Amino acid sequence: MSHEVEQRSLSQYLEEHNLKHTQQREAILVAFLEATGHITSEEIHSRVRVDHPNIGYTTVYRTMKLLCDAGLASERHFEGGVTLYEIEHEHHDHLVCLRCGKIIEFECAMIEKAQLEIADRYRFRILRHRHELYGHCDTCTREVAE
Amino acid sequence: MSHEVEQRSLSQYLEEHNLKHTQQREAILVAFLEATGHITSEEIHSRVRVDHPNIGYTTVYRTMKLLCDAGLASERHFEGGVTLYEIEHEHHDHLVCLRCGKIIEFECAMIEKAQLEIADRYRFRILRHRHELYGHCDTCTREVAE
DNA sequence: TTGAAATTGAATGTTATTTTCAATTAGACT
DNA sequence: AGTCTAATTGAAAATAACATTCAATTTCAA
Repeated sequence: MSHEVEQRSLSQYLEEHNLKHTQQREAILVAFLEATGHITSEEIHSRVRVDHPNIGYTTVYRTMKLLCDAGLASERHFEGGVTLYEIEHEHHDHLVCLRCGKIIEFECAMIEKAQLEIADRYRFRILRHRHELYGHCDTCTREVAE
Repeated sequence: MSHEVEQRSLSQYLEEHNLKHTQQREAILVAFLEATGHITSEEIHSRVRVDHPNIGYTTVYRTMKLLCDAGLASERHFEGGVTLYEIEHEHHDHLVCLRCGKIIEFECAMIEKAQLEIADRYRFRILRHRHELYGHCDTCTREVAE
């Protein structure tokens, strides 16, 4: 799979900020993107190490922060204090299965609209939001019932 | 301010679980309740220490976990990895001001309804949820504009 | 009042993340 | 291509938040 768009986006960010384009940053970006979904820093580290065995945790943390600043990734703190990185994209919320850990993304125009109404009611200017529904996914609901 | 209802509720939980009713637990419950709103374990500790100078962090952590189990408190992880305890009550969501840190609670029937619809769409059984809108409150919006 | 079981708190361990710092590297400029 | 310098790296140490251990203390049922 190629990630040209993201790689170019990173390059641009690096140039604009007088930062350097290193192998490590490239490798971490790719490892992160290939995971599609939601991933811990630990998993990024272990994935990136397959091809680059000497990249340390430190660099992973630093690079993920950089990718967040560059708008390519975002860091989210889920229940239980778990931190996951996800690919940055607009307007989506999460269904989190408490049993198997699966995370499903969803969008809902009705909720978006309701949020604006709430913001209006409290004269609040919304910059971003998080909306997570915790419970059991289809599979787990059946397994629990057994 | 008196907290009879909650104190009785704690007593009942302790009895039912063969746990002991100690001064520390009582004091931590009161300190937590008196804070109304959202509070860190650190702040609970410093508040409880005013009247009970030898209660340690350990006991605060243990007791807050116990209050959560007893259904009196709940632990929430906000953005940036901040953990806050809040008084347990149903169906409410949060507006969090990123500038002054103020947290406003809100309820919205339309959103509740939409959630059920989402759950249905993904055959997901919702056990609980979190919904947080981050941005600037009324006051801060004006101050930022200046 | 007694005694077993629960609780406490100081110290220590753990886990996730950050900082420090000496050594290395990218890339602009000869 | 070589030089230079600021940015980067990674190992180790530091930090922060929370959990565990354990000996001493306290609760409460008998």
